[in-house]
Amino acid sequence: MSKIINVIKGTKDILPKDIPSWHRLESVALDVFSRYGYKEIRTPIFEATELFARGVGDTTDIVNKEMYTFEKSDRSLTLRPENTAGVVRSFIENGMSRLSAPVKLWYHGPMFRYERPQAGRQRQFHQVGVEMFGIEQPTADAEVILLAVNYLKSLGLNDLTVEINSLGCPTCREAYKAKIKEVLKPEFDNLCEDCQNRYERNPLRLLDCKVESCKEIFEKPEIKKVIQSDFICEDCAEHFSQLKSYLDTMGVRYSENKLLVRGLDYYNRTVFEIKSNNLGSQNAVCGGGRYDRLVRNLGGEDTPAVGWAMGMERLNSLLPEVEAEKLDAYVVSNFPKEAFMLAEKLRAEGKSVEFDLTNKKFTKQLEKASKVANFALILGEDEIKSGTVSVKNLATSEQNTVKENEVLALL
RNA sequence: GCGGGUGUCGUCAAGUGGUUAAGACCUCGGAUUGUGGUUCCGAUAUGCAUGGGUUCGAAUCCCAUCUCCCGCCCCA
Repeated sequence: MSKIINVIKGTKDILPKDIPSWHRLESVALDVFSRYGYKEIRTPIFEATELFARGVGDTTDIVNKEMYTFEKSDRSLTLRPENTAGVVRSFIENGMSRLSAPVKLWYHGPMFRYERPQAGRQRQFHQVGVEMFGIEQPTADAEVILLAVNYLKSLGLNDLTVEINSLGCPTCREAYKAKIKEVLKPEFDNLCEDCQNRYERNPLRLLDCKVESCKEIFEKPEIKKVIQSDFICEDCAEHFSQLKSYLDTMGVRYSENKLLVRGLDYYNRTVFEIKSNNLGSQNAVCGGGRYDRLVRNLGGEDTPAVGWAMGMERLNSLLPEVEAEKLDAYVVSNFPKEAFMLAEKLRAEGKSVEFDLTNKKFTKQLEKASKVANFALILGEDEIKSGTVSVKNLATSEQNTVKENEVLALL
């Protein structure tokens, strides 16, 4: 035997026994999202590298060190690390801004990020997500969050925590960033290496550093005062408080988390995450927010938008496995041609039917039938002579011999 | 990218330097030439992630690489 080739690090086969669980995520998504008026969209899994550099943001870890990028015919292409940029590209390219707002889209599929694999994190993983375009009112933010909560509820997940925050608009956020940088300037050399990096790239991320020495710095009164100040402008504050009031009305339980920043550059105003306590350190099942500037940044008309994505592997790990369905029937017979014909006839009627292709002994066939099917259809010499089939319910052992054309009604 | 652990059959595992590497499940065959799910019997790793090294002798000790897991970073 020659050397076997393994799946590459951070990727996984989704095997037949896992497929029912994946079908559940997809079919519940189709069902719930359709009720909110969302249409599915499928975009390519690779795009121009520039789409992600401009879309996701070139200060983000995702773009800086996690993308699978390759050259082909002098073009730089990238396996999508997330799907918002791709959906926005398609929205613009297909003139969807001419459709009457809101335009509601959903998707599911594989994403690729070059990260160190661990529990709940792979290099190829799957996301299901939604995007809503054209509505700037907080009703959109609220509906999208409600949709996420109801999707999770429909899957059977109730004990999850919704966290929300507002990042403000470019104007008020830049002012806030400037203030943070100013007040931390004297302490710059005392910050950890990560924080020194973040200081320039994304000062908002400084706030939830776990290093003790940094935490101490952020506890200093004059610094704490700046960090905890309500920096967002009146309009943003109004938007945020309306969102909260809608969530209250709709009975969505949430907590505010000022440290919730999110790593993608395109967010403004509302950001949110939904977390589970049963996932270890990779505990976010859902992340999203508003991204009012992205469509314009990617060359489209100014279009407000809001959306989220969920990690499907993480969802599956929180849910009980879905059992595979048994066959409707297994034909037990030592007459392959007759067995073949019976199986085909029932298959044409929509039943799932198998029979033994190797003509094993009767008892072996029945044993197999009991493992894989609900009914055994016994087709021996006696039955063939009389044009009948013995239908055996394998759960109750009940057996009836009926005319061949009556079999269908018993399954 | 950094730090710590891990790896024996398809699966779960025993084995911690000394003859043929336990056991269980799964799979396959037989007991049983038309009645299964129970039972009984049998088969299935010349090999212990991979490659080197130490030793008379290595699954066991050492080194390297890889995997998966845990934490950091980040994220779904």
